[in-house]
Amino acid sequence: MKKPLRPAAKAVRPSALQAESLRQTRREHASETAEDYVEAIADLSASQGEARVVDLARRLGVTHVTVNRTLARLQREGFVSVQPYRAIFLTPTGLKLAEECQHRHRVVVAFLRSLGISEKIAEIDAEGIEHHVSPETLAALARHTHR
Amino acid sequence: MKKPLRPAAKAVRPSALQAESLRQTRREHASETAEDYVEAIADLSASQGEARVVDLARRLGVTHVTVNRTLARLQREGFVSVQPYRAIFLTPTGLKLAEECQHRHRVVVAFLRSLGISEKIAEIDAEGIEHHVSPETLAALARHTHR
DNA sequence: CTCAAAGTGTAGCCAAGGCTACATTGTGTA
DNA sequence: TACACAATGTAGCCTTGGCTACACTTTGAG
Repeated sequence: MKKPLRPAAKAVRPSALQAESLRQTRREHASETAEDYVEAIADLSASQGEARVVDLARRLGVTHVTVNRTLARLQREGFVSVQPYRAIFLTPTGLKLAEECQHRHRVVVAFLRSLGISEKIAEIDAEGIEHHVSPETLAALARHTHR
Repeated sequence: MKKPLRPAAKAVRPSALQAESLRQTRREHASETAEDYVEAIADLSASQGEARVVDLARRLGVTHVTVNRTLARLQREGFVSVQPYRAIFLTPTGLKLAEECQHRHRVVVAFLRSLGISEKIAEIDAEGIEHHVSPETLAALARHTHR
């Protein structure tokens, strides 16, 4: 290999680590949608007995069209079971994911609340943060939540 | 308005609030890319004197093609100034955003480290989390970082 | 001064996730 | 039981953000 025209960047943050971090963030983003959906489906099933497309649309703040297409993908990926004009069900895989998400969500919200953040802000921030919290950090948050 | 066929969902988490939170998260996602880019450009400019497309690609973990197209958008939106085959510069707006992001990043990482999280995990988690931290939460994190 | 290789740009593909507009199905009530 | 309207589904469009393949510029080594 020849010497590059310019020397490689000696950045404040090492390139390799940041690139890896950002790739990780992008991977997480891909599963965020799945997590939001299974969580919402689990909640709706619990509170209403069943989850319907309109309810999901309302919950997720999108149109029923978006819900529909996403459900098709989630079915392809094995998280949900959908039949035309019928209620939506989680597969065992989907249910497991939903429970993990609900748990993570509760931990993050509780932690933010314990920092003195208002209920509303805690919910909003948690919704964005929860998908990016590693198991290690989640444990630390739980440990540092002053009850 | 007529009575709906099914009663509206009485969910565990109120629909309206969650929908709003998710909409907020989506809005944040739209600006995440901009934030990552301006931050990287600022870092590279500081450490190397200039930011070039290849360096950005390496830093962000994508190909130069993706960098190129995104820079075109960021120029359209007024964050950067780009000329063919030349170095990339931040506009005043872009510089301001970069500084905010760098600050937020430092606060989040410092906080995670103070919780006992390892350097590497702290960096990875911060990269995902930092875009979703409200000013209120950021202040709380700074306050609760045990030095 | 040349020219090969590094850097940069462009064309065109793909998937996700928004949307509107319109078609089809289900069902409670009149 | 019919049918209006809610619910659901489908067609097709947009943007973002990945990619590969190929074309064009720059530049430093020889």
